[in-house]
Amino acid sequence: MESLGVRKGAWIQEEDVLLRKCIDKYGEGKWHLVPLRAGLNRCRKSCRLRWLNYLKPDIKRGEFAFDEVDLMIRLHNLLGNRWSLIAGRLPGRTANDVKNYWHSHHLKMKVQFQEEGRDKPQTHSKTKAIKPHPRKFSKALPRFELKTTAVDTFDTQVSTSSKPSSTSPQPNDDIIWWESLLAEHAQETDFSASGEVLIASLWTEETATQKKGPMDGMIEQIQGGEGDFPFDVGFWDTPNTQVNHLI
DNA sequence: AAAACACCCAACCGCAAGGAT
DNA sequence: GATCCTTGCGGTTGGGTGTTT
Repeated sequence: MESLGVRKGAWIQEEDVLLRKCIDKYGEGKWHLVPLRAGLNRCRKSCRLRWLNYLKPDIKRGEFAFDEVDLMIRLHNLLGNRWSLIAGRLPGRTANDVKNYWHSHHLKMKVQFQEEGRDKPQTHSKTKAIKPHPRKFSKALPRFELKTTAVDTFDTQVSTSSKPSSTSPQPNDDIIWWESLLAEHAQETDFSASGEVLIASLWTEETATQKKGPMDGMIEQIQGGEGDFPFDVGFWDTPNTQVNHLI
């Protein structure tokens, strides 16, 4: 249906303006209504993608910093091709950016890292990637209310890695889920010895108070080489927007 | 100068998951 | 429980641009 007569291909400036106005007015979401509201002859998917990958104001453009590449490689070792998750840890970067970068630079990056004698990116054949399924947030899960950037020590006994139930919207459920998932995986893999897996958070208290960039805290924690998992906060399975709401 | 090639990135497609009815 | 609808994700493609021959 929506493929009938809808415009495809590159976006023109006028379309960008219309889409931006629409999002400004109505906010993100309800993508099925966006083409109508914006007066665009585009399918909802196209509108959503254009906004998320290009028009969103917090999108960072330009070269990936070394920190970002470093983090990307480590996260990829851990998560595999979970581009949206990886992008969620790279403020301002979109999943598409990360994916494109990976595909076009992956070989170069491997060579570069090996030449510099840094901890080598692990190949997939050697590293078992944790692949949590994509998670959705139900309306009952008030993610935007999660202002805690540094999470207190959990005294939670997590006995299962099952996802938090959407019927019990505890703010820390997602964190706990991540931690338990990673902790379980850690029992199979000696992360602290290999140093190959990243379990840390961008969003530490330091990050929140803008003392440091998000990458700094994470890399310090990795390089610190503490025996214990250094996570202060769990991963958030959220695109950048949601992450940014937490700061 | 121009053709061929390589690279990058925006956009599309198909699918899976979750919510609503 | 079944079905439909919407959203979000990963894989892939195609066009534009830069580089090489």
